[in-house]
Amino acid sequence: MLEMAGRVFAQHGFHDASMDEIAEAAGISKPMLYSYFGSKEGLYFAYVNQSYRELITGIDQAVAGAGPSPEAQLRAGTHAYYVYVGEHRHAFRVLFREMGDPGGELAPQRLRLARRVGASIEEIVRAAEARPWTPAHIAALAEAWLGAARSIADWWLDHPELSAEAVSDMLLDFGMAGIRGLCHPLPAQPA
Amino acid sequence: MLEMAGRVFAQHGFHDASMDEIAEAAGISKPMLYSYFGSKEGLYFAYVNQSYRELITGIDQAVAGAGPSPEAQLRAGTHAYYVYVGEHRHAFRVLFREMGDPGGELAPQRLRLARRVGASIEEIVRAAEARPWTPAHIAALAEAWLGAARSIADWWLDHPELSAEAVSDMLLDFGMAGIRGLCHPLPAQPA
Amino acid sequence: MLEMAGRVFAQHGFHDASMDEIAEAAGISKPMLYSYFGSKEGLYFAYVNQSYRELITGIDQAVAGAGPSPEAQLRAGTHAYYVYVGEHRHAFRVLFREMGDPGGELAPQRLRLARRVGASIEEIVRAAEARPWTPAHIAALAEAWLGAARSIADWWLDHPELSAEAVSDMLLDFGMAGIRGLCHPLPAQPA
Amino acid sequence: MLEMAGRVFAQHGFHDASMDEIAEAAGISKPMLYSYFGSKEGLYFAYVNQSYRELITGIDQAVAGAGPSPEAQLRAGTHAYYVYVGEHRHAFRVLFREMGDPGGELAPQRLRLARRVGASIEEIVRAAEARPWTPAHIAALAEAWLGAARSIADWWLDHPELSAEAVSDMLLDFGMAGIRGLCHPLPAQPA
DNA sequence: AATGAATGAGGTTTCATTCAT
DNA sequence: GATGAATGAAACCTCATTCAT
Repeated sequence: MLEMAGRVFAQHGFHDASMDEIAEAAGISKPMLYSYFGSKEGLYFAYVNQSYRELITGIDQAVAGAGPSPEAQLRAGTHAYYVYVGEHRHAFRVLFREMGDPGGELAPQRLRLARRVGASIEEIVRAAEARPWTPAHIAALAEAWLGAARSIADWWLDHPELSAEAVSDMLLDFGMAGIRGLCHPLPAQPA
Repeated sequence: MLEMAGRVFAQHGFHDASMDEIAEAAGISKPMLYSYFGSKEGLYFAYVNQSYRELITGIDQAVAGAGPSPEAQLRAGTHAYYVYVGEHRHAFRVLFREMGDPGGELAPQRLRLARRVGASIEEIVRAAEARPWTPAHIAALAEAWLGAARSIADWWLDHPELSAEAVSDMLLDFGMAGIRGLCHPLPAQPA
Repeated sequence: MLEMAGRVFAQHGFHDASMDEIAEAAGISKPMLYSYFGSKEGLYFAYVNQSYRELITGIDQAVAGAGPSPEAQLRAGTHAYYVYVGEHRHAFRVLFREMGDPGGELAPQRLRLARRVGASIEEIVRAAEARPWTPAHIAALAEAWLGAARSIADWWLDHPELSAEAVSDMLLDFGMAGIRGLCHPLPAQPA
Repeated sequence: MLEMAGRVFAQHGFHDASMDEIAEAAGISKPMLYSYFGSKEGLYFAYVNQSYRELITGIDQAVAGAGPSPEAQLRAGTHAYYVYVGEHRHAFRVLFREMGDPGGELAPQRLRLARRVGASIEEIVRAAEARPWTPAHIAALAEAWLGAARSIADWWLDHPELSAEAVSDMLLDFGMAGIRGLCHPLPAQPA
C-alpha cells in the first residue's frame, strides 16, 4: 500500500500529490489512509523510512558478503546502492530528488548512510597507511561520495540502457582513484 | 527585491512560501509582485534565473583569469562556485536543494553548468594523453562532480567555520585525483 | 439546492453573486458547491439549464393537451410560459433578464424555444392559406414574439395583481392579431 | 472618448470590461478616466445615458417630420430606432443586451422610450374610434412593442444583410396589424 | 494637468482533514 | 471497521481605485 503512495509521490512530488489520488491509486478510502498514517506527512515519512530501510538493508547484506577488504566493501555497498535504485526508481526519486533537507525525523536515516560511507573511507585510508584524516574531512568526503552517487543515479534515469554495474563502476573508478590519490598525493602538480 | 523572495523560498521551499509572506518580507504589496512577475512561478523563475546567471558569471570570470591550463581552470571554476555559495546561501538553497528536476525553463541553466564541467574534464583527459572517453562517460562524471560539489556545499552549511577555499580544496583534491586516476589507472588493484 | 442559487443569481446577477453567499443561502459549505458543480459557471449552467428544461416541459405538456389547431397550440404554449414565469420569478429573472446572449452551452435551449414558436407561426400561416413566408421572416417573428413575451413578463413583475391568464391574453390578442393581419393584409393602409 | 468605452463595454460586458482596457483603448490614463467620470459605474452611466439621448433624439426628429398621423409617427419612430441600431451596434449591445434591469439612474431613459411608444399606440386606438384601453394595457403593449423591437434588432445582428428598412417593416407590419386587430377584433375565432 | 506605481479588498478554487452513517 | 459527504483555512490572483511625482 505504501507502494502506491510512493508511486504518486515520485510522480508529482510531495506537495502536488493529493491524498485523494493516493487513496484512489491504493484502492482504499481516504479515512483509511488517515487511520493508518495519521497525516500526509506521516504517510510520507512511512514511505521514505521504509525505503531507506530497504536500501540500507541491501547495502548491509552486500557489504557483509564482500570479505574483509574495506575497498571491496565500499565497492559492494556502492553496487548495492545502484541495484536498489535500478529496482526502485520511485523510491529513489522520493528519497533523493524530492527534498534536499529531509524533515527532521528522516535525518537519522540519511546520516546512517553517510556514516557508513565515511567508515569505509576511513578504513581504506588507514589500510593505505597514509596519514590519518580529520573526522570532518572524512565526513565531507562521504557526503561528496553520496552526492556523486545521487547525481550519477539521476543521470542514469535518462540513460537506462546502462546496467547497474556499469554506472556503479563509473562512480567507483572515479571515487576510488580520488581516495587513493588523496592517500598518496603526486609529488608535483603542473599548474 | 528578488533578494527577499529568495530568502523566503530558501526558508520554506517553493510550495510553502506564500506570496503574502514574500510581499510582506519585501515591504511591498502582493499586487506589485504580480505586476512585476506575473505569477508565483514567474517570481520563482526570475529569482532562480538571476541566481544562476550570477553563479555562472562568477565562474566564467574566474575561469577566464586562470590561465590556459584546463586543470587550473577547473580549480578556479570550482573555487568560484564555493565563493558564490558562501556569499549567497539562500540562492544555493533554492538552486540546489529545492528541486531535483528544474522545471522546463530552468533546465538550460543547469545544463550549461554541467557542460562547462564536462568540457574541463575532457580537456584534462586530452592533455593527459590518455585514451579518450565516451561523451556519456564524461557527462556522467560531470554530473558526479556537480553532485559532489553540491553535497559538500550542503555539508558546509553546517560547518561554517571552514573557508570557501578549504571546502573547495577538499572537492578539488579528491576530484582531481579521481580524474587523474582514471587517466592512468594503477596496474594492479587488490580486491 | 439549485433553488437558492437561482435566488441569489436573480438578485445580484451572475457576477455580483458570490459563492460565499450562495453557499450560505443554501445552508451548505462552499466546497460542496464545487464538488457538485465544479465551478461557478457550472453552477450557473446547471441552474439555467434545469430552469429551461422545466419551462420547456411545461410548454410541451400544455401544447400536447391543446388539440390539433396550431393557433390553440400557440395559445396554450404562451399561457404555459406565463404560468411558469408566475411560479418561478427567480428563474425568469436569470433566464431572460440576466444575459442577452447566453453562453455557448445554453444557446441550444434558447434556440429550441424560438424554433417552437416559429413552427407554430408557420403552421398558422399555412392553415390560413396565405402565401408562405420566408424562413428568415418566420425566425424574426418568432424572436419578436419571444421578445414581446419577455418584456410583458418583465412588466408583469411590477404589476403582480394580474393573473397569468390576463397577461398571457394581452400578448396573445396582440400577437395573434398581428399574425392574422400579416396573413391577410388590409387592402389599403392610410399613411 | 466614450466611444471607446462603449466599444469595450459592448465586447466584454460591464463586469468583464476592465478600466485598464478602456483607458488603453481610449488612449488616456486611468486616473483621467476617474477624474472625468468618478467611477466605473459613472463611466458606464455616462455612456449609456448619452446613447439613450442620441437614440431618443433620432426618434424625436423622425417623429417630428412624419406628419400628424399617429400611425405614421409610430412607423417613423420605429424606423429611426433601427437606423440608430444599425449605426451604433455597440450602443445597442450595451443598452439592450447587457442588463435587463437598468440601474436606478437609467430607468427614466428607458421609461421615456416606453411612454413614447405607449402614447403613439393610444392615439392610434383613439383614432380608430375603438373603445379605449386601460393605461395598464397600453403600457404593457408598449413594453411588448419595445421587447419585440429589441429582439428583432438582436436577430438582425446575425443577419446583417437586411437593411434597416426591411427589419423595421417586419416589426411594423406585425405590430400594426396587432394593434389594428385589437381595435377591431374579428367576430369569430375558429379554435 | 497627467501618470506610473501602488494597494485593499474580495473572489474563486483547492486540499488536508474529519464526521455521521 | 470503513466510507461518502462535508468543511475550515488558506492560496493565488484580479481589479477598481488612489497617491506621489
